[in-house]
Amino acid sequence: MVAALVGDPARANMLTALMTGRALTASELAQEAGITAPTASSHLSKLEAGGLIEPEKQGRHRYYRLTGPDVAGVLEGLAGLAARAGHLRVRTGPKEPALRHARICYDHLAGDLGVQMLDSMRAQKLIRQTKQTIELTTQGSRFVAEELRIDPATLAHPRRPVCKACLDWSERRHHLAGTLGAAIMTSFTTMKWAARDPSPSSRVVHFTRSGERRFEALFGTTGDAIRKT
Amino acid sequence: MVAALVGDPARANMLTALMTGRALTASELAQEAGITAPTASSHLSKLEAGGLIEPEKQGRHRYYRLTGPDVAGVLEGLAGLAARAGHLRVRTGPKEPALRHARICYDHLAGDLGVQMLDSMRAQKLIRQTKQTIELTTQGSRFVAEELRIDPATLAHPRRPVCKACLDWSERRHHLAGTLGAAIMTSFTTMKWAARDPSPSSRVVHFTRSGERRFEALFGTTGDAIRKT
DNA sequence: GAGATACTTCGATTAGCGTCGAAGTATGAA
DNA sequence: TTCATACTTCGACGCTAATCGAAGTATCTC
Repeated sequence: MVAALVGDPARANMLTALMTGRALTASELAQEAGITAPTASSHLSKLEAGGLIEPEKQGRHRYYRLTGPDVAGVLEGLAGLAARAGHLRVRTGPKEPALRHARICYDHLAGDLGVQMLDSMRAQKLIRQTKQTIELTTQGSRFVAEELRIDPATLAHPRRPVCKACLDWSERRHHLAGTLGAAIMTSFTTMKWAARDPSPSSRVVHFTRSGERRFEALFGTTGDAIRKT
Repeated sequence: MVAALVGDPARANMLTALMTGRALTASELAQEAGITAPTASSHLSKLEAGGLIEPEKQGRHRYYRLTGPDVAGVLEGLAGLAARAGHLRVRTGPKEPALRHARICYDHLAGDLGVQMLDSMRAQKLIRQTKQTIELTTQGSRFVAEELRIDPATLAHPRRPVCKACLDWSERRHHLAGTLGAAIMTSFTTMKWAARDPSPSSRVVHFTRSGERRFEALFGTTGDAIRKT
């Protein structure tokens, strides 16, 4: 029974944490629910078996998200019923405001700007995304050559895909990885649009004044997305 | 937590039995869930405390119904989620086809025709119903005097209301009780519109050919409601 | 009035499941 | 390769809650 899955307090906490639509790791969900990792693992496999959540493996992390908006809808309905009886529930905000704007993820751009770039490229039909695989369109090849000074021929690699969707740990949405993601980050650096923070352990990426303007020209929406924190 | 209430199999069976919108007694719900009366009583009080169901006391019976369509909506949503995982649920049909059309409930008319009559009287504004209390309108007083040969002055009683909504055990909707309900049934009998079944233990009410026609003329809809069984 | 029915409360039993520590597997970092 | 991190599996413990029999209360029937 599905309702029994939602009935347990620990699982309910996990599910409400996922109600934002963003994906969360198993450890984070464990912390959200106030339980240890083994317990969380057990709960997560049950929720997955019940079809409420689905995992996405990312290195040694396992990101979980709700399987669809219908699940969120039912959970919302249950919360509405609970509200009539006087119960309530609170959600804690995110953390780490510094790194959220722009940072290095391995060798490519992550954070708000990374997510925004992938969204924009998808909208401009520079890439074609089907499920998990992403590939550059012919229009996209021309774009990276002209605007970013990247030779598409240099992107091929025997063991690494050109394009790959990578889950962003601050936004919990995808940004662009793969050899193209790395090449774009390199281009940003060589063109002096951006630079990594000088301190050795920091992953923050600083955009220059003109770099941010050019980035906006290529991948900008209305600009709201960038300045939202 | 509300979901925990729905999570228990016994309670889930009860709730799905109530999904038809009709009210069921505690014993019936116990049988639906396959549990004994004490267990059912415990579950029902929990569901009531959670605001999912509400009781209506009727003599020594307690009829339970869902508190609202929103509850049914959420339950339906949960069932939809469960369906994706391969689970399913069946509902059994009603029983006792003989008594459903017209029968005596204490001293007044019940069954399909009883429900239909109350509905029609409400629609014709012969009665005014606010929550649990029902009263005859001036238009209704004239109606019962002229059409049913009932003197409205004789209906007053020190300990019994003139009009009362009574839950119908076959239709699980209200029909008219109270002194007016009794007087109307008496009128039907004296006017030879209907008569109780001769066998002593039977509660069936037989309408005559002309009686059913007159009843239809006063309280008829399209006639579909009567012949639906 | 006495008896029957519908339901509730009480108390004791039991089973299921959430919980965690410890050990095992996989992936990334050095 | 070696170490660290993220997660899973295993085994054992403990607690909640579902369950039912027996007794109690309310209501209808005769």
